[in-house]
Amino acid sequence: MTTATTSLPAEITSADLVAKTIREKILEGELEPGRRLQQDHLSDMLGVSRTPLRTALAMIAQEGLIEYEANRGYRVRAFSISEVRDAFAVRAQLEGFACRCAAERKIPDAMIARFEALVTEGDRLLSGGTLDPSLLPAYRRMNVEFHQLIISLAGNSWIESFVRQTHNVPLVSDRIILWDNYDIIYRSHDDHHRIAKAIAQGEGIRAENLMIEHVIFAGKLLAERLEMDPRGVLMPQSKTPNGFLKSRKNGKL
Amino acid sequence: MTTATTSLPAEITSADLVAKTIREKILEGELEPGRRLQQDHLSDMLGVSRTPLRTALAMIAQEGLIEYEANRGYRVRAFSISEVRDAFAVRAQLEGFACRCAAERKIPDAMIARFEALVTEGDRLLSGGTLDPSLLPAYRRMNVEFHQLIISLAGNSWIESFVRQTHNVPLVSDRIILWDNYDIIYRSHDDHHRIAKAIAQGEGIRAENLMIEHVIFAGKLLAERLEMDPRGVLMPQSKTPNGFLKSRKNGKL
DNA sequence: CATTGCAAGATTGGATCCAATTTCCCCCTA
DNA sequence: TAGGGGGAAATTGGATCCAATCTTGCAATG
Repeated sequence: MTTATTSLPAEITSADLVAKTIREKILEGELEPGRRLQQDHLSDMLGVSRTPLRTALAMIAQEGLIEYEANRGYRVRAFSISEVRDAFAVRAQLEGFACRCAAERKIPDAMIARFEALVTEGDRLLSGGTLDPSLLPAYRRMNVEFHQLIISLAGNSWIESFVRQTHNVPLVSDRIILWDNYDIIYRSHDDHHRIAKAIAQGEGIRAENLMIEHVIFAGKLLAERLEMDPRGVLMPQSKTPNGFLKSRKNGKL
Repeated sequence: MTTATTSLPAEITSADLVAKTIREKILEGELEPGRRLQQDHLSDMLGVSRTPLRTALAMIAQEGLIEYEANRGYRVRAFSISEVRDAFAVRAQLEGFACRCAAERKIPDAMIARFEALVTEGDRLLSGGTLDPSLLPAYRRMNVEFHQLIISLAGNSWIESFVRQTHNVPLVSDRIILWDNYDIIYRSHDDHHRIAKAIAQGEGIRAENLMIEHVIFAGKLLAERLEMDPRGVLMPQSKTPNGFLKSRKNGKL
């Protein structure tokens, strides 16, 4: 048991925490594309020295969220709308493939039950006939878990890794759901119904085709929205990601 | 338009060099799975301090070639044969998709010519009716460039990134070609002929299907070989058993 | 004899220090 | 006035130092 004031689990390094924080700031849009990441500034903003910060930056650069240039440091990478579209296109293929793989395997009853629970949860959230903003977080959780369940049932860790990477784009992660058109969400959730059932019944190709359209359509919607207003997809959700790791033992200032 | 990440003579940091060296050692099998990467040992083996080494290790860990455990350091990751099979399955889908994307675009004549040059080069290398070991490097280069050409013609940078990652497995990169059965190589190169022509003629689905089989079959062959003899695939190349990197102890570069 | 406790050495993670490169501003010149 | 030097400040990359954690080996104990 460590004596940390901020409960620092011994098996987590501060570089990991820093990486997680910076990643979050970028994905939330707090650190905008093109912005330079000054090491001194960031390190004392986060209350750590430059060493773990630089480790974190190296990792994030490897993930593709920031760009590095020797002797000039890191800056937040900018993604074009075309890259966003490409990400959805590839994700559609990968998740479609995951559906096919999952359908070709024997799905345990417990997982079928989980599918049903998730779909039913979605039905419940949409049962009002309107999109209550307060229900968005719950719907988003359901959606994320639905997609992840399929990917885990496919049993191919590469798919999981690559799909996660396609979410590694500012303003374009699976946390973003365009929650403003009931018919579109309803139809999207209807896809969930069909996909779950198709997988359960071993209809791999059909599940694949459904998923491809499911993802591609979402991508088209988002791309369209981004073209009109690049930042309009960021809905009000203040998470106050500031103030983790407040005081380390030597504050330097 | 940004290509050629490695050809730019821009300043290279020593962390990048170290990363490249370690990556190479792992992919070549010189650092075997499970092996612990001791920082002191490695850093003076490579003639740098622990700082750039640790940056390099953090990057390589992010790529998935090594695993990290807090306070216990890094060790070379072991991949199961099943993970290798999975990698080929995903790569097949991705490269197949790349074929379809490429075929749906307008291919510049210069690229068509490049296709023809590569395919002709392959014909030449196989024209003897046997597999001369001395021709393997040339065939491998042709093969790598053929696949990369398709991926670049697809114009989707995510595909490129993900396919590269599937090569990030020890003993299973595109540098490995099972160069011992003429008929198999001949048929494989015949796939190249058909794929190139299908793409040039806009037959996307056909090109996709050809590529999927092309990759999956190579994967099956390799997996089979790995099951019999996990290290047998490394044979044809120079082994350099103790040819450790000459430690540049004198210091800077 | 197996197990536990513990201390010393080994190893890692983080902080600090120094050198090399870049950036920026001011002055000079055509 | 526009366009270069040139040098100081800012910033990065790498080396070294220190603290925390892990590992190892041995002795004490049941």
